[in-house]
Amino acid sequence: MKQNSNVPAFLSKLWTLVEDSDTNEFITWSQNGQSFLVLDEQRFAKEILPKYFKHNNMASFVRQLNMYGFRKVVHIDSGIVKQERDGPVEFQHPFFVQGQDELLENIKRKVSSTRPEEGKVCQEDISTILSNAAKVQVQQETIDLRLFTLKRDNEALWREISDLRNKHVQQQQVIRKIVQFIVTLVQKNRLVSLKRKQPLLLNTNNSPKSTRLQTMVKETVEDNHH
Amino acid sequence: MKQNSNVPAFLSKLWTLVEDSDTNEFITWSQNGQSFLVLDEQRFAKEILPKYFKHNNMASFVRQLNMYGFRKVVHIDSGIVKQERDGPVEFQHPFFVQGQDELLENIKRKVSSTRPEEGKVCQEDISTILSNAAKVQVQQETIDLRLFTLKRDNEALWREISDLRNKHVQQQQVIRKIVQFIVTLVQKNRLVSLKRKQPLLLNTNNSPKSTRLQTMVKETVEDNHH
DNA sequence: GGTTCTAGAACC
DNA sequence: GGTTCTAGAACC
Repeated sequence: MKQNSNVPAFLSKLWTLVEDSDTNEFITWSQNGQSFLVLDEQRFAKEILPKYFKHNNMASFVRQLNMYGFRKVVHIDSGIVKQERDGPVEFQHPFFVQGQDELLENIKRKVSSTRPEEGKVCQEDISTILSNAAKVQVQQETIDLRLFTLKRDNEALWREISDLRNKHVQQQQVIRKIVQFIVTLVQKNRLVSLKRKQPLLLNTNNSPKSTRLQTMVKETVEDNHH
Repeated sequence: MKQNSNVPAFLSKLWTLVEDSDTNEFITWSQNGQSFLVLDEQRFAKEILPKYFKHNNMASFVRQLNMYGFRKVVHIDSGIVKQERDGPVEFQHPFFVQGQDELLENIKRKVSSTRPEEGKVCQEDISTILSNAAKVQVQQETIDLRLFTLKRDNEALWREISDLRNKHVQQQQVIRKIVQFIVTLVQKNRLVSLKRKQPLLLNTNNSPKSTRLQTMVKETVEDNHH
């Protein structure tokens, strides 16, 4: 086996262990070389493991295997009673194949979740989301209330406008009638007025605001002449 | 031990196993009776376990212990080298105490998570939450837009009202001046009018709307007399 | 990255 | 509820 520095210590040791013919009675390649067998789990754990690792527990060994993506090969036992209960333990990995050590570097250890993962949803995130949702809800209620108030104001404004427009029209009519009355009056008194040389002033002070009335009267008079 | 049917099979068997003096060389109470010891893990697993359970794996036994809330008692080894590596395995549970079998019924198996747990946050929940948040956001924008429109309408309405009020005031002034003019006119022509026996009608048709003008004129005339 | 204890999940 | 395989998490 090439001393490939890209391959983690565990995989190097495992490869050596499986290859080594001295340990074949405990751990060795399976028939087809696609997996390896642990033949005597108990002695393997207590006698072999500590020579390569810092422990003598099968569980720790299996944990590492799973960490590197190895899967246990389960034996169906052909449906009959489970004879040979303490049969060999078998593990397999697509890139752990007899005679193909160049595949080893493709075996990756699963990422440790020491830091809280980015993609993971923790309770804190949920709390934040729910808190924000509550805030949005409160905000929503405030807006709804304001919307309702505005709408009501709007309706009141429309009513007032309608009222003012009506008043405006009524005043317009009043003014028109007054003007007609004046016109009638003026026409009847024209001769008299002309004799008295009295100018047709409609207000005592000659402010610009009087112009409008004068114009109206004039227009009405002229209209009547048409 | 009372045959308490409330106690799960595992706990009954474990209690029996620890109590039984025949198995004391494999599993027994610790000194203070607050925990139990497995003295020879390998022989215990292969020789004792299958007599009580449907397996001979220490791992399965430990899994059950954890499932029922037992905790391993870890030995500090006083900081010195870990001698006695294969020392006894020790497990403890607050309600698993020598001589107090009545406490056993307080030990509860942790709920199996076969069904997706209620209290658990799954990816689906997150998706739902985010989806709803997006909807709320869209809704919020709609409301904001409507609020903006309403506000603008409101301002326009206020402007129109202000405008109409001004017009109203102006018309009011116009009317007042017209009335004053008429009053002046009427006062000057009073003698003439009286001689002619002409009634003071301000409009050709005698509709109710004319009442207002008549009243105004009358009031103004009376005001001028004060 | 390695070791240990505990838990999740699937299957029985 | 029990058994098995795999994974999480803490600690080294």
